[in-house]
Amino acid sequence: MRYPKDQKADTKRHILEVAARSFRAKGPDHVSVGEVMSEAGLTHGGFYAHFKSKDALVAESVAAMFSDARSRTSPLDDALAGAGSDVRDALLRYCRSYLSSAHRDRPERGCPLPSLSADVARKGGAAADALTRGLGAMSDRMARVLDRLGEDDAINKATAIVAQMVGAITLARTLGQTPESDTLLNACYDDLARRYGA
Amino acid sequence: MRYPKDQKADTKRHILEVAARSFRAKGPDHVSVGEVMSEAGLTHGGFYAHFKSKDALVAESVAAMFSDARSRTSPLDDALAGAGSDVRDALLRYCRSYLSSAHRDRPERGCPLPSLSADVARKGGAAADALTRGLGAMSDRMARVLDRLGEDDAINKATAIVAQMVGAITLARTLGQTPESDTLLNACYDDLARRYGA
DNA sequence: TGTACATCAGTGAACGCGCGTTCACTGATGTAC
DNA sequence: TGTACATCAGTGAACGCGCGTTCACTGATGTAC
Repeated sequence: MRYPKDQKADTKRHILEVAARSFRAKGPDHVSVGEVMSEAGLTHGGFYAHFKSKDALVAESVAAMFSDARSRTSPLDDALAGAGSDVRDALLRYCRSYLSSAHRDRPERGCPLPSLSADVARKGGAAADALTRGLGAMSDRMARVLDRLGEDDAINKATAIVAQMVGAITLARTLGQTPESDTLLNACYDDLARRYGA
Repeated sequence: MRYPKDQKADTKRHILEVAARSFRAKGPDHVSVGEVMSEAGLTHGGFYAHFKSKDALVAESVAAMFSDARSRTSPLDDALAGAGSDVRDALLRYCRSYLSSAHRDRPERGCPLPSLSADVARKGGAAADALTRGLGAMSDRMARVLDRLGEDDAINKATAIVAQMVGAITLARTLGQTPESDTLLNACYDDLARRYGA
């Protein structure tokens, strides 16, 4: 290696972080390669030393988003290792946090599914595969929680919960920062709490 | 009028129809003004005789989508005018049709919320207002159905159902035409049928 | 240790392209007389 | 009824712009001797 060990890998990681934020906030189509690079403190020309194309960046950054998200949803995993009532508590706290106005208002740090599904599904390719894997992981974790709570048909119920939460954030963002939007988020949380609460 | 009565209005309506289809299928950002016009059998230059800008076309076409959708969801309204068990039946049939692979595979004729929410919410403006109005109308109609079925908290439950269905189509499109995608749609339908079925 | 060389992450000018928008125009139509 | 005129929906060339991508280059770094 001519350069300090792993410096290139660090740079790439940094580009991915910046891209993952911008793509979720503005959508991949509204963020240019040049924007990402200059936000990362670099010039656009160097981009192709790290990625084959913009599409490749999108795909890799989607995968990165889910890796990060995993660390943020770990409370769920922690609870799974604990006692029964902790699990129910952790599930509700996770749903409350997913269905929060903070999540709605900070797409750049939030779940990739509401921000990117529509766009990425249309384009298909590696980015869609990454989203698919992320969705699968999220549903599976949720199913393990429901299973732990003694629910039958856990995987299907988990899928329905995920769909409801993703739809809620999607629609809440359409309504913007309004009372109606807050009401929608609360309605969806209450609906889940009614079914899976204590 | 120099031209046959309402010919210009007809042309505009035709442009709106074409745009409403393309925008849902490919997303507003992936359909150019020229594409819309040539699909409508016209040249791109004439566009500005009908619309102030592309943004205006997007906004007007979103509104048009909901007008069309209204006529397609009229079974629900019809049922509301009928007897009680018809209402429950109509609700389930509506949900089954919304959560169908046909709806997933034909975004150009489907509900605007799953295809456009993410993109339009980011841009805001008149198009977002049109989506907001459409969402409100859809939730209200659903709430009237639930109310008719004797459910309490009808508006909140209705909101949760809409969120779940929108999320389901969004995610099903991410999974594409796969068995997993069909399973997701069925899981979400079963979940609703469990709660609101006979 | 010191010097000449090879490497390669990052630079910045340049490219072709498609976009939204403008505008001078055309030619079919309806109106005035 | 026939003719000259006014209107205006639609045409198509042109514009400026930002995009993704390419490429010859630079200069800081590590290696060889």
